[in-house]
Amino acid sequence: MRTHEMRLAGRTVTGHVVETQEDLPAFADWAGRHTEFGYDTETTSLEVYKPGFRVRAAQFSAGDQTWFLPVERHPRFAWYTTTTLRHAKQLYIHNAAFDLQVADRHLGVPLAELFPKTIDTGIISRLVDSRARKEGGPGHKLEELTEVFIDPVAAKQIKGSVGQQCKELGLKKADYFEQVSLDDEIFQMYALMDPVLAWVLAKTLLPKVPDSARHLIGYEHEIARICSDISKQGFLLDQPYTNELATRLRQEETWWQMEIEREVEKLGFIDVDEFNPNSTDNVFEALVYMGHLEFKQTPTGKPQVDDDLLEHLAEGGMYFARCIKEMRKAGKWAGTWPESFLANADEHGRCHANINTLQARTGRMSITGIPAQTLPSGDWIVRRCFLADEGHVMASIDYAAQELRMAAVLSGDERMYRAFELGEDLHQITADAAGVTRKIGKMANFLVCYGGGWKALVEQAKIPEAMARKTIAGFNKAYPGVSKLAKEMTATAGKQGYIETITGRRLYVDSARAYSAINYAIQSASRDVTARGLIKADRAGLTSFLRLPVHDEVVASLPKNQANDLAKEIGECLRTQIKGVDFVTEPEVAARSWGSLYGADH
DNA sequence: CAAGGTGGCGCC
DNA sequence: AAAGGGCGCCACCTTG
Repeated sequence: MRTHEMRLAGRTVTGHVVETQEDLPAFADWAGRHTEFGYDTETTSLEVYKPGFRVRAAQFSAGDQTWFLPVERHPRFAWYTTTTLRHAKQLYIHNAAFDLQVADRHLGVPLAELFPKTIDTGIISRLVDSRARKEGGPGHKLEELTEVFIDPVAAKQIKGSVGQQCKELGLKKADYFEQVSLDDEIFQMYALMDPVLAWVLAKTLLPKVPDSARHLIGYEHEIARICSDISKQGFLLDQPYTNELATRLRQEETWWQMEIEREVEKLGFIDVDEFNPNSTDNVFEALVYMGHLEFKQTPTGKPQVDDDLLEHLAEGGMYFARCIKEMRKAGKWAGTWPESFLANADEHGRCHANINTLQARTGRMSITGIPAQTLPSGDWIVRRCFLADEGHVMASIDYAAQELRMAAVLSGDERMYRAFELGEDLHQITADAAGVTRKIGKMANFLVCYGGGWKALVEQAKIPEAMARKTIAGFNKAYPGVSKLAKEMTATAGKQGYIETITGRRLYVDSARAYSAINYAIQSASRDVTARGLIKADRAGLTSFLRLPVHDEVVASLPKNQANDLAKEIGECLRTQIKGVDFVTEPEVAARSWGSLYGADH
């Protein structure tokens, strides 16, 4: 047994490192005397479901005592870990979805057993303040929270120690956690401190959750458990198709690249070997050389070379611009989607998305691993990569105009209420009030919910200033309640620095952008509509069918012979009424692939 | 050389 | 009067 003395916020913390099996009785004795623990695991990587993933160590803390178990050394260390997890009545974990999926998959303790007795300090910190560091908030990483709420010096040391060690050992951070010796003293101290921080953070942050948001604590843990179940289940990848798609896109990229080389040589303005079509700077120089001198500016003042410009030039007959655009697209698509799916698949060909249930400052979820929220929807080739399980078909259940319905709820706008009740076309109503096309009316509807003004409409719809002003005025005339709500929320945000959503969530708003308050309120409450739906679907026993939540939609894999009934059942779970507004859902069942919901497989 | 910022583009 | 919200990922480029 080795011990380390560490300092945290003026107190001494004692770390105990279990080195051999002879040390286990002392651990068991200590653990048996407690029921409440901080908990953390050290693992080879963050990819829980990838072949080769291993748990390296597990750490438990209580008060100023903390213990390190070298799980990878012998199954008995893992056994003591699982026994302690089961014996615990209360666990404090930072980003519990990770550690609990690790416990489920690699230590054999189910998510359903541990989540109900866990307080996740990641969740709590987001209920206290949802802003990341770069948004002016305290952030949500362990080091960031420690710095702000516990001990800035300790936070720096913890972050610095691993960084410095990486440098000394010549390792990247990812390699460090895989390769570092469990006997390494600095690693041990780093690992020992984490569960202590989770414990202290839980005690420090829980009282800071605003009263209005306290009821969300249990709710958010339930959502985190459901989304962990969805991640664990995984989404079946059609590997042959995905391989073929990746190859095809790379071939397209190469073909366009050769066209570009020919063009560059023909023009003779620069060495072919030095021209990189993926470099915005290079393309800018080339365009200038070719006589194009008018560029919009990026937010930092650099010349903008985007798709809009390239398309404009291509339409004007510049083949070079067409080539750049097509090459960029093929390369980006190949790397972002099919290649990353293939790299992410587990040994059974399933991709496990990482669902961050409270990622955005509005509480919206984000999905990494499979960037499922950004797959092209106008073209089915990418979604075609994913399949329903054997004997299943794909279904999607989405909310009809979820955010506009929320705008109606929050504003109480009579015209909007009536439109939803009678099934009228809200976009046409705006269009009629302004004397513009439905398409522009629709853009205006969303724009106002995003806090935008007429200038943005000029850009997006490519219409003259006067028409854009007229359209926004038309919206205000059609739905005066929404206009009023936007003004009120902006004022509230400006005055108190934050708004409160109808679900009680406190959202801080930058004073320079107080106008975004209405969007925060709509987006956040809409997220909670979907999240409440997920809980209802879970309680109805439907979680194992769910593959992904995507903002206002849920994707599901359903047994073929009951697909329609199950899709309707999920739809009923998601459907809800708020202040007389019916949040209608639209179940849709297609064939085997996700792409079949977008026109593939016909 | 790794980490972080920026530009660009995919979605709701 | 004017104000487009929220993300993730890739490639490039700068920084330390």
